[in-house]
Amino acid sequence: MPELPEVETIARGLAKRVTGDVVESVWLGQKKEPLKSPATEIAETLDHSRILAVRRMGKHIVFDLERAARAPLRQAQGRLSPANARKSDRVLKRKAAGSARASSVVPTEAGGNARLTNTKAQWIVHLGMTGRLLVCEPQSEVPKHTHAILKLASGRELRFVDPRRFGRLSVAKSGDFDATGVEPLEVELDRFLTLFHDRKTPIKSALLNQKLLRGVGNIYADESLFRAGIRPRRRAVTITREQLSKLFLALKDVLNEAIALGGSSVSDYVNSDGEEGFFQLQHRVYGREAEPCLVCKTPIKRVVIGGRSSHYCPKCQK
DNA sequence: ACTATTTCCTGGATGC
DNA sequence: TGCATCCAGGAAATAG
Repeated sequence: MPELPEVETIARGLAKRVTGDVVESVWLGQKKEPLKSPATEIAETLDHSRILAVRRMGKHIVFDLERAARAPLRQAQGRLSPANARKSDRVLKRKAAGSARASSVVPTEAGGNARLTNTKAQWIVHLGMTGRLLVCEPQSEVPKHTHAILKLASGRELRFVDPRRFGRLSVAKSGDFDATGVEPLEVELDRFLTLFHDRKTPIKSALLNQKLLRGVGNIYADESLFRAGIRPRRRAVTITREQLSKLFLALKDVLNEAIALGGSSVSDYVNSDGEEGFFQLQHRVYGREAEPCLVCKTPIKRVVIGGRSSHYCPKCQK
């Protein structure tokens, strides 16, 4: 299940592989759940866009796109037909260039030569639980639950596969996507304290709230609370400044260590090269119910908080 | 403005 | 062996 370290790993891998590549055509499956923006809007935005960068924002993967204001018209548009595409799948055809969002001739600030500008946009992918972005050869078998295929100028395909369909695809046509919350690895201590100190909700739930911090999921919430010695059910408002400061550091440590190890491979997570991460070997509480605490040998407890399973050591965490 | 609860999804695990 | 049931999880929607 991709959280911040996994998404960071995936985004870095994708950046290496597809930065500078150009989307030649787009195929979207007929299932509506993974699409947050209208299908036509996604297809139109992606089609014939150059990928300038791939980066992570919270748990989102953001593709920065650029499209020439006046793309050359093409005679024939190749249609992409995956081997197992069902007949109800829709093939979205590229709209002719020069549609509403194409920018036009703009004077330079110097007031001199007018020139063409490129339109900026973004493709935003949330992997949910089981979403994957795969870069592969076109002839490789299209797996079940493939919801999007981008054919790239390099000849490869970028595919979005998500069996459980908790993942989401959307576009920001103006290129100004901004996720809620602050980045846990960038936030400063004062801000961190302000975010949590007066919350009445359990600290575990507060850590998972993407409107406060973005990118923390169940694994890293549990692991950072263990390192900080705080029980997940503690109301944030009851936690001392000193303890919150400890959590602040513990969270950054956990996330940085996990990124260094390529994330945690639980269930079926693999990075964009199909490789597993290794941080699951460093988990001290997550997924270790009834196993002895690595510090004091007390059996790890599992409770449900806000519908999320939460793991902690009853002796080390107060 | 907050907080708590429900809902969406399918594959894998478990139980009988 | 086969069938039913449960569970995992993030975030949006809903309710209080």
